[in-house]
Amino acid sequence: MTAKPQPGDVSGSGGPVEARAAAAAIAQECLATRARRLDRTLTRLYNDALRPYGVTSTQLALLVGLSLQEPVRPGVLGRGVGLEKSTVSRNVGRMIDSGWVTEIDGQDGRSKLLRLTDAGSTLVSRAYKGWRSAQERAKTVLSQGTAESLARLDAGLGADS
Amino acid sequence: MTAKPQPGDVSGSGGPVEARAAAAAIAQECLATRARRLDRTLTRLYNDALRPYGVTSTQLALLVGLSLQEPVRPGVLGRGVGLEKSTVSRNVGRMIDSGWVTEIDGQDGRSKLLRLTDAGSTLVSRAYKGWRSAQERAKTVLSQGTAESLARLDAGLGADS
DNA sequence: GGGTTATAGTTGTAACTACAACTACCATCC
DNA sequence: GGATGGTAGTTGTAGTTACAACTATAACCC
Repeated sequence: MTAKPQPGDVSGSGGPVEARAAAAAIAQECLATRARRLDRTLTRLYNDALRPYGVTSTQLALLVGLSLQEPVRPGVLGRGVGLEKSTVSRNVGRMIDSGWVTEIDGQDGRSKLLRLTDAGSTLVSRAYKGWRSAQERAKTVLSQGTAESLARLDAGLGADS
Repeated sequence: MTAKPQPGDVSGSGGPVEARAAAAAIAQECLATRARRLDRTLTRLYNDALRPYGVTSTQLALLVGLSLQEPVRPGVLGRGVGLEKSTVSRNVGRMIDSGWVTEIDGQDGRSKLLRLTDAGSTLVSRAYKGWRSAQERAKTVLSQGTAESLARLDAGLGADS
């Protein structure tokens, strides 16, 4: 005898019923949906707090990486924060235009080295106040204990991902 | 007597030493940095799996929301996934161009209602296979137990955020 | 009913992100 | 030493996101 369709059985050929069952499963479980929503919420919060300093959360993250590793090649910087090389290229370009970063030739004729300028260094120091207030508010928004969950999640991300 | 600067004291006036101390604190603790990195990693993974179906993770999330609530106003749909209204407007525009969504007038002369087309419905059913494989891989990438952490994190996000 | 305020959605602008394709350079191997 | 393949970074293109400013409509208030 043929098993009758179970709830959650979404292996049908594409009618509206199958679509709703698939949608329900995705809505309940999708990890990307949750990660994206969390990211948007926190990014807005940090960008709000950083706006008075004229820097975004993306830019501050790169300046921070630079501050700890300079001089550093763009590729290395990008891998540290999980950014694709072309994305780094464009972000660094904007920060050079802003006067926060300079590039010098690496020994290798194809590579470069990035450095913070004095203005970039000063910006990190000043924006730290804004970051701290955002961090406080973020801890409040995320219910108790969840900040550590995020830390654990992030730690699960290998250097290769 | 004056207390000498403590490690972690980054209240100075902006020199390179203060910048590095601030950078170290941010690098170690920033919640937004972690959320953004996690989001980028997962988004790439899901987009890879969905590419054969011609849909992105953002679009699938909206189609899923639509599938469960239609007909629905753009604003309601956006609040459900934490997207700003202008972002919804543009994403929906692309999906209308793709033939997955249609809009009809709401009773209220300023509001609209969105519906899935048959093509949109079919797409959700088909892309479900791709989503499932991405979801499996995502669970592997995130070390054991961390998927639940993400679920808990997301649950901490109020409807107002 | 006419002015004021609030709500729904769009548009201008700009940053962020990534894939694909490209240039330039280096290393290796034959 | 020239072909071959790999590495570093840029550019073309396009989707994602949000703030500010805008239009249009509705609701309220007097």
